[in-house]
Amino acid sequence: MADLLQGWKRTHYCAEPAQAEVGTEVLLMGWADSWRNLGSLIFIGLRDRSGVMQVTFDESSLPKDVFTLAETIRNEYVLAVKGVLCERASGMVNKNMATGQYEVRATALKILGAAETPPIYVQDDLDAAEQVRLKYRYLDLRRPCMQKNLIMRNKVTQVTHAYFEEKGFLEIETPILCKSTPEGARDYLVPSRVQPGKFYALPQSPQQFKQLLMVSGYDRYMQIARCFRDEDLRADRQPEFTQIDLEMSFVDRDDVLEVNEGFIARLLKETLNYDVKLPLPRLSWQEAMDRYGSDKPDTRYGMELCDVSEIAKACDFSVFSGAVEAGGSVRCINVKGGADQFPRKKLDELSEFAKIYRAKGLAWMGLKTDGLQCTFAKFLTGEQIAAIQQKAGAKQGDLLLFVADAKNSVVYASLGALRQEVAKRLNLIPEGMIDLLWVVDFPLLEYDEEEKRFTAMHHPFTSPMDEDIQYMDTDPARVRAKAYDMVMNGNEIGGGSIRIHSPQLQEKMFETLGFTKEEAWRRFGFLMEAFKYGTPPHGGLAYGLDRLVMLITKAQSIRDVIAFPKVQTASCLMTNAPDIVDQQQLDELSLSIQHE
RNA sequence: GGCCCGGUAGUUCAGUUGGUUAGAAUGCUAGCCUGUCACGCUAGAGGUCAGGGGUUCGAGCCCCCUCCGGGUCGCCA
Repeated sequence: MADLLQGWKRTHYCAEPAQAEVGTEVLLMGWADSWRNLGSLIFIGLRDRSGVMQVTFDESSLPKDVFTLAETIRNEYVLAVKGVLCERASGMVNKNMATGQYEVRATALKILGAAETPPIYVQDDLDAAEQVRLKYRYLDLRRPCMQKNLIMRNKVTQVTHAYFEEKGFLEIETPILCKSTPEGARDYLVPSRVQPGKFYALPQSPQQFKQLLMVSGYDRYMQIARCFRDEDLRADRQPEFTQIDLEMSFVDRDDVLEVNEGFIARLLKETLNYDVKLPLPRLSWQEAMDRYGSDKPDTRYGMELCDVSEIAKACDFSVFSGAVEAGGSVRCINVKGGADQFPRKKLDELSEFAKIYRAKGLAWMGLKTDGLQCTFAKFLTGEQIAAIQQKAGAKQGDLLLFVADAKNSVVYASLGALRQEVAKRLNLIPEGMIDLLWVVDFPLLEYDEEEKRFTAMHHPFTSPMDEDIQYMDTDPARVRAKAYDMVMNGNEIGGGSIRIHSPQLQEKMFETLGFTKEEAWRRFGFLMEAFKYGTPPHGGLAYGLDRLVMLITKAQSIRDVIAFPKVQTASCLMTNAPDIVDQQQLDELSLSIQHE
């Protein structure tokens, strides 16, 4: 069988040839990015992952068969071109092209693969529907901007490996077929063939395994780990995603934070050449909620929340006073100079926006030049209005937006989201700035209205703060955790905690979460058993790699930094997964499908 | 599970109160062309208007259902 390449070897990537090589013979391989046939002169843009080089075929200086073959080239044909690297004459330089001062004058050509007309254009300024892009993902991924994203993703994982290797971390793989854990997200289940009726779960994270590795003395562990959660998708959430997962022994919170500040600084330096100022600021969870209405605050701009409950509770506006009396609050944000930028129609839009977050409505007070525009002024005394304006720092021209609710969580969520929305609309978010901070001192538990019990805010292995352990029985909501999140420009990019390493405390935690002792041992017995045999204090952190790369590349969707992502229905438009399977496969697994 | 937006040549879109044979650009095919680079010129092909049902003399357009995609709330320890 004759070899297709017949010994042809690529000498350069398309965009690689340099000034010093002008006049030398090069051999390029790639895809036809464009073709322009002028009759007896043909121009081909030849593309590979490095870029595009123009190749010329000149009828007058080529054997007939080579030129005839070149005439058949169409977009996306795969070519091997031998030729001489030439400098273009000054009038022919293309300034829009990185290699625009060169071209390769072809002397020989092989067509390595023909191509049908592609359904989408392979170019950056493509506005094809994402549905089409994802069906033909292999073509979409040929586009330079997509290649740039995946190359950046590779850069991130390489820096990650290098940094943690230097710091003495070992990469250790953990299982993909795991035991289902009831707490947390919904598990993807895998039926067992050899044990009918039993199931594995795909890991939501390597959490328990990495803790067991600490018990085993591996001391510093890291892994770039695939994780799975069977929950609904978002622009920044996929059912399978990748974590940079790490765990350390013999450490306290500040040790973990220090290693990770070093990491993020190194990462942003090597990827974006951005200098991060260390140490990173720290904000307690309570302060983050009070000032920004979010546990992942975007602190690139102000417009902080202001609590006016004290003034509001005494007023005759029952929406305000009632909320405070019921244990909630009244808070506002001050949109500086916003009074004239938000006419009634836009305020109604903002009101609708707030309702998405369960706010019952939006009250406002605009300090306009022609007087006060306020939805509730008639219920308040002049002193009360003045007190609110003073508390919020409102000046002439400002706009105050209020949310009152019996639940502080609603006030925080709606006003926090409103703050972001208004900032976006008014372009208050500085371009090019990267804002990093830690949010610390999270509550250990939160009350689940549906299940009528406390659940772990982080996960059930998170250590309570030593001084708060005393409240675990009497006032669980008051207990703070040794947990921390790293926040970048309003996005949670990583989170972790110091773990419980005492079997007694771990048992107590499960008790607080409402597990019976038997249940806790059935589900997590292996972990509590392990803790009995000598467990170092330990803690760790995990980053969402996809989200991190998305922020670094400024991609609009997490799908743009994952080679083969899934759509909102958790299916893959290219392979058509998930799909039905043969009856025989079901039989082997002792499964039967209930059809409606 | 809820709310919002979208689906018309390969692709991106237009399509008037519901009225003749559904258009444009680009891509594609063929011919001509030696300096193009969004090449140019000439000619041509290309449609399940997402699918189903309904209203009507008549539906791309109005109504109902379904499917597909996007955003989002819930959910995501």
